Amino acid sequence: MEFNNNIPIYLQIIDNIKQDIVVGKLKAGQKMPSVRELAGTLKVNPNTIQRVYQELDREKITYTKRGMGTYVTEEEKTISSLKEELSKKIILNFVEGMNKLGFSNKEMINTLKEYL
Amino acid sequence: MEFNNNIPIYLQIIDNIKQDIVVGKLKAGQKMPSVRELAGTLKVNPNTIQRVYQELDREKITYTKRGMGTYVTEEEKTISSLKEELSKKIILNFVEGMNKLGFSNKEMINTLKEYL
Amino acid sequence: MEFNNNIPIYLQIIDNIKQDIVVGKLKAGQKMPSVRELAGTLKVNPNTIQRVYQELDREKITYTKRGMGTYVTEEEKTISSLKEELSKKIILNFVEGMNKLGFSNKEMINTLKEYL
Amino acid sequence: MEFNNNIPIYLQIIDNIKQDIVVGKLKAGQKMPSVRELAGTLKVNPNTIQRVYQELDREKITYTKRGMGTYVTEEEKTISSLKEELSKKIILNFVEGMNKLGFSNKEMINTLKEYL
DNA sequence: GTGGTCTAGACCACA
DNA sequence: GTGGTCTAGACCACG
Repeated sequence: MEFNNNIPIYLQIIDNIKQDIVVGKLKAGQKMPSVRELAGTLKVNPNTIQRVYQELDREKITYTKRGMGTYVTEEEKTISSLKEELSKKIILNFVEGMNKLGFSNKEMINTLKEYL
Repeated sequence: MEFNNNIPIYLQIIDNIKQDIVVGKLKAGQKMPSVRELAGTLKVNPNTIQRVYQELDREKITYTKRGMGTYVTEEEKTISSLKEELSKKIILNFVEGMNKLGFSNKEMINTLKEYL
Repeated sequence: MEFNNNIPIYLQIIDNIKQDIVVGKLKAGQKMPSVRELAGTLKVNPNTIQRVYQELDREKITYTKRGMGTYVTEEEKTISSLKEELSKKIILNFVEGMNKLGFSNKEMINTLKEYL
Repeated sequence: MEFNNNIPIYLQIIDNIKQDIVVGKLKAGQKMPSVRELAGTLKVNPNTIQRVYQELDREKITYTKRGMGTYVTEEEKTISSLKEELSKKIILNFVEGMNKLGFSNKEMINTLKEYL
């Protein structure tokens, strides 16, 4: 995996994991790789993964059992609201951004269709 | 003006100026406020504005005449391509982001319409 | 190191680093000194070095890994084209300058040989 | 005439005048255009031309008679040594620059010949 | 420890 | 008055 140098690596990893959960690549209750393992796979500093899991735990997206590892939450509700939350953020970015550039609602839909 | 704490101030100012140019609030050839003046208005350090103008100059969006001040480019072409570039970036963010969340093209347009 | 007072220090440092890379004193992929370290060595403000590295990064001559440091590019191509670019600039200065003084091509080569 | 934005305009004008003198476009004793006239022709601030003449006067390349205007020096010696001085400077730049890039004397002559 | 940003304030060259 | 550079020093995010 390649990282965009302008965005903190740990945020990029968090985003990827969230996406994997949303699309079902990571399932509810599933065990995540260990800190060291994931650090090795992604070739990043273990501290960075540590921070990733810590943040995901804080958002209740994962939970960590001492000495057992980190697991995807079992609350399906959290997962489905995660999808909503992420898409809302993306949509908001889009609408606000286009608005600031002077696009009306109609124009932005048309421009989007054109692009696709 | 208020600044988002997570994004460097100078980048936010750059973005704002670009938007002002794109929507015509700042016109081609128009004189920009002086470094010190804008710094005073926005209540930031002159160095920060210096950096803003320097970056805009580098992108040919403005040009600076020694001892005279900084001006919006007179190339209408640069301005229109700026609008394209900015909107492209926003659209790309949207499409890629939604894609990664598992939205098909149709779904993302529908979700967008729903939101508006 | 001593600085020419008429040229910005950061430009002089940039030039020196480029020369060190071109002549192989700094090798591809090699770690550069940290901002603070180089600032200490050259007895300039860390901000000045910051600017140096930023500019070199922008020209793809170095790259910076967050929290890790700044490194000479690993692209040998970039380095060799850097040498070309720098020498081209010097030659152009010479030829154009001598031309403007009324030297023919033959004359300028002879005058140069004489000098050496 | 177009000015390079990175070099002070007054220096560029000085250089041009010196070149004109060296190649004989401006002759010994000849009257230079008035400050206002030259400023008009070059579309620069009269202050800038003022400084140009002041500097040329200081280098004894021109002399100014109060209320009469500015004239090219009548000392042919000054003019011929001007040519030497300017070409020396150009040659020195070339040789030192190429040296720093690791070119030997032979190499720099060959590269130069190749270019021409 | 590393780079990135920002403030405060100074001095200079330029037009 | 204008931009350009530099210092001094602080604080933060990142790995």
